Amino acid sequence: MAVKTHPDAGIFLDEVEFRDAALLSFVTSAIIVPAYDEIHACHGIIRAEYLLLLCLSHFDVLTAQDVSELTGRPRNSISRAVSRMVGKGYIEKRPDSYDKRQSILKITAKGFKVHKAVAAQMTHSQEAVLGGLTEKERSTLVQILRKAALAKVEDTCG
Amino acid sequence: MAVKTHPDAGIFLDEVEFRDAALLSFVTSAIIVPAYDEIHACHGIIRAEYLLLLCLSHFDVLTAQDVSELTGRPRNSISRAVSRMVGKGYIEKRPDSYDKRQSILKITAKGFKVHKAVAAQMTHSQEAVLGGLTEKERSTLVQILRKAALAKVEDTCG
DNA sequence: TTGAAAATGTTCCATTTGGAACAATACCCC
DNA sequence: GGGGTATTGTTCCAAATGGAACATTTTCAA
Repeated sequence: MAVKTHPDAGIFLDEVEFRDAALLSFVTSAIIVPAYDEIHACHGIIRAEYLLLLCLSHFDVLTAQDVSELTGRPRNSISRAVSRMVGKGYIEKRPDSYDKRQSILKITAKGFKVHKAVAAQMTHSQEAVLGGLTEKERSTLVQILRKAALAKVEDTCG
Repeated sequence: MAVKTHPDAGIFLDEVEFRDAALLSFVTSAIIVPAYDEIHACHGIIRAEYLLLLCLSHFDVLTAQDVSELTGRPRNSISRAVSRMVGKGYIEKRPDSYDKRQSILKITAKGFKVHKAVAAQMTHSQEAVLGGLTEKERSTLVQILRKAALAKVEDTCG
């Protein structure tokens, strides 16, 4: 193999032994990494914290265990995020009257507002990377990813 | 919104405001996270270290700056990975005779062997998640991701 | 009814990670 | 030829992260 000047990530990815995973990782990182850098700079929150707000913005209430399962993050990461987000007033936490081991978590209006701003930043970053695809390509991409995701979820719960 | 028992990640992803990014992230994590956990357990190397080996297995020689650009990782992360992989005998490092600021990096036979083993683990993890897709779906997924990736690379290089 | 196992969340600690500052070197312009 | 800027890689330090141990509570089987 000749020495390559200015190695090209675009070409390199196609030669990787696990090409599909490499492409997925590259495209996902291109969206997620700059988005989270900006989110951290603007809102002072980190990934686990935003994932917590995201989950709670889509469910009326959740437990920390629910969030851990939804996000795949370990319980201590969620626990730490809960403490920080309660401290910032973005979520509320109350004991579960049925099961004293767990707490009920709920997003506050203030937290929901942060979620909305962050979701806009994420959407913007997503469009910066995927915006060049046609409507059909976007829809096809979603269908294929959904199929893979559902197979994974079923595998986990089965 | 009614309280949902046992929240379902599969359904939840479709409702996220940045659905495409959420699906990409979920599928990529489903491949990458378990793979790296296994790689760390088996070979005692971490992500930046393996990314270094991966790059060097696809080019005859590279500089740390090249690897940083290919992977998107900061220079100090690559610098630390270089030190660790040299220490393990997986790569060699020699001064560049033309530019004394930089070093020439090259993978060793030992390092290449580790790369092969890790690539097999990555491929296995990739197939565990994407194996349920048809040949046509895989090929379509790659085409769409490649288009997005190339647009991103071109955007980065000017 | 009781004890063991499992579940839930917290805390501690070590590892991983990246920003910033730094030193040495290269490049460029006057 | 010299000075200023940029580049390359290293080191330091603080923040982020997750595994393990722990305490409390719930579940379940004997």
